[in-house]
Amino acid sequence: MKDTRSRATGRPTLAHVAALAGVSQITTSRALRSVPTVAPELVERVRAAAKALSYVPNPAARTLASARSQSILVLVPALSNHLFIETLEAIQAVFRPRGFEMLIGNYHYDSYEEEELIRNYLSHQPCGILLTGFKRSAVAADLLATSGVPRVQMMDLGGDTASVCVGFSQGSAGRAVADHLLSRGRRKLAFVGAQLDDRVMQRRAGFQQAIADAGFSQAVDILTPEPSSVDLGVTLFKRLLAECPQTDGVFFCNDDLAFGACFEALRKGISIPQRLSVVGFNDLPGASQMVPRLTTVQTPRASIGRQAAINLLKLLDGETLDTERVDLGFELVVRESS
Amino acid sequence: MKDTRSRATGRPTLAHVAALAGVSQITTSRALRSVPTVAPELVERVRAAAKALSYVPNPAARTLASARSQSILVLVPALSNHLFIETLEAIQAVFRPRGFEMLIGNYHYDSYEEEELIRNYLSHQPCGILLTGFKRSAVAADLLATSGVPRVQMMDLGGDTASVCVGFSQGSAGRAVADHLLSRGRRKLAFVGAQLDDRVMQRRAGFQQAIADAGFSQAVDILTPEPSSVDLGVTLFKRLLAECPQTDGVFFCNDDLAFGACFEALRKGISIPQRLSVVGFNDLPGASQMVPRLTTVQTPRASIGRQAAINLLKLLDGETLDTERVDLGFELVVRESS
DNA sequence: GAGATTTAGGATAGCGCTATCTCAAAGTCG
DNA sequence: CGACTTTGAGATAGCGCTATCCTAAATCTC
Repeated sequence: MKDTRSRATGRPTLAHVAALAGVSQITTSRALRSVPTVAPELVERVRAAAKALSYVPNPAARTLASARSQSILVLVPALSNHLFIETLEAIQAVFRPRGFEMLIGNYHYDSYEEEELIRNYLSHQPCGILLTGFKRSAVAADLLATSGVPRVQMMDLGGDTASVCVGFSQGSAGRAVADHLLSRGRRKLAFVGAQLDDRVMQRRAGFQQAIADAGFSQAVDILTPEPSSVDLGVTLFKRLLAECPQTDGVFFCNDDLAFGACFEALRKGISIPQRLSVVGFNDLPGASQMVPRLTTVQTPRASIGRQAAINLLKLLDGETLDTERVDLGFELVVRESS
Repeated sequence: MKDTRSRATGRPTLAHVAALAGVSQITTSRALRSVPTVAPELVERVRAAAKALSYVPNPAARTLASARSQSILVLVPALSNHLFIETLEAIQAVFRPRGFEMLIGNYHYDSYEEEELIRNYLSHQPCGILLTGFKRSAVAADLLATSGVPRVQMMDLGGDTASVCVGFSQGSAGRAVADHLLSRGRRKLAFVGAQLDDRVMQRRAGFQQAIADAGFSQAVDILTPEPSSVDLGVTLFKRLLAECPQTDGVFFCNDDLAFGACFEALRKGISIPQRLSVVGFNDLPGASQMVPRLTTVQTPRASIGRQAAINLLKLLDGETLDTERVDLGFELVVRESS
């Protein structure tokens, strides 16, 4: 019985496959990577040998030799918001079948942590990067730019730069909610925001702008940097009722806050939408079953993930994108709560 | 100006740090890895040089040379259940400060996908593995065993084997729910289960067993392999009411199903707990704000992640664990819904 | 104080791949 | 038809680290 595995790792190497297929190691490497200069017959033989030995390439060796790994770095600000889970799933659905792996970096909405993640993960030499939003520390931006690794931004549509992005206009979504509430005759509006990241603030700006454009008075702001949650929704809704009891329309920056408000309203006997209208954001699971069923903005987070991944693949293949800025829109879903 | 970066990657290498510190490359390697045979003064000098060059080790080279990466493979059956997000966060809080990276594998409750993930990720030579549960395909179990990589199982407490695990008894949790419902005078019980993974079935078995032990008749089963969700909760609750209108106590295998039931009950004017008691599982965010506030089983998923990670670190350091099976218990949180 | 042991650091040789260069054989063209 | 390109495959040389062996100095032993 001949040696068919490496001493160090206990697994077969390219050399073993090459020996079995009766070709050189480099031809084996090429055949397995589908480099087109290898005769189909040899590719066949190499593939068969690899299969026979259950050969799996060693990614460390590959990365070291080529100075490029087969992984994609994906940076998201949170995993606790279901929104990003759906985006990640969609991204993975594109990359896994193509043999790319995902390195998931969760920076907890903390720009310093984002910077550290970028520094650490760049050392793995990812072949592409997917980022959430445009706003980040100067150092982080510089690390990214210097790395030269192709990247695509997700979720919003940075106004100015020529960078590749896939998302929707957070500001327009905010405007759409204001227009809707105004069309329902609501005039004493409030914006309830948590986390206060860039995108929440864009929604808020669009919301306020639409109100101003319609000639009505500015919405009350109930803002907190705490992460969004159902519990927080209860707290902020109580605060709103205490501070501005006359409010007749509220835009919550995320559905879970709105869920909390609905629960509190049920408990207090405040009828939604009779006494006030409630609009959420994202159409998270459960929004359509809430009592009352929640009016909210359905955001295309899965499509964003999919399209961002596809565009990144195109960049990796050296293709030029017809559109650098992809706007996937959003949909205001009007239900019972408004 | 001297060369302080590699031609291939554009980053400084160990050799550059060594040159700047005026010691050999291998001493530099040792100093940075805190190998104890290096004089403190040299360590100091090397650290300073590394810092001056913003040196970051190349993980591919390290992995190739040592046949072991600095990453931990974590396999979870889903990311869409908030439960596992909390576990992942807790795991990461232990590993990141120690310089380990997490490879997250989501197998979507699919044992073939789990097998593929194991095969692919083992090629990265992780130094440790965290697994969810005990049940997996024979091939997967064999791949794991053959790899010889230290591993810890999370979530339940496999009855027989001597494997290291951290979790709680899913069966006992099921029993506790049954005992609670029986103590409330409920006799016409139902178990509503989705996904039907190993742990759900253990809960069900404990639930039914406790009912049998108390001498009452078996709970009605409403089961489906679909993934748990609020929408599905609505559907299954409707089915339960249609099939067994006399039911007076229901155990939902996950809170989101119970949420759906509460919403449907509110809509139909079915009063919980007067007409029937509802108990959920996991105490997911929102459970305590649901109308009515949901009685549920609080599971220690964050502690499980943390303790599993700590125990895995001990295994990596060659320590022997005083307890191979860590039972972190659970707590029945009685609220308004029962 | 000579021989045995320990210790700190260095020299060397890969880890398993791929980039790059090379070369023979086959095809191309005026 | 001879010089020129193209084409498929191999030989070679690393990628940036660490395992392993080795040496010289320091320490210990009786």
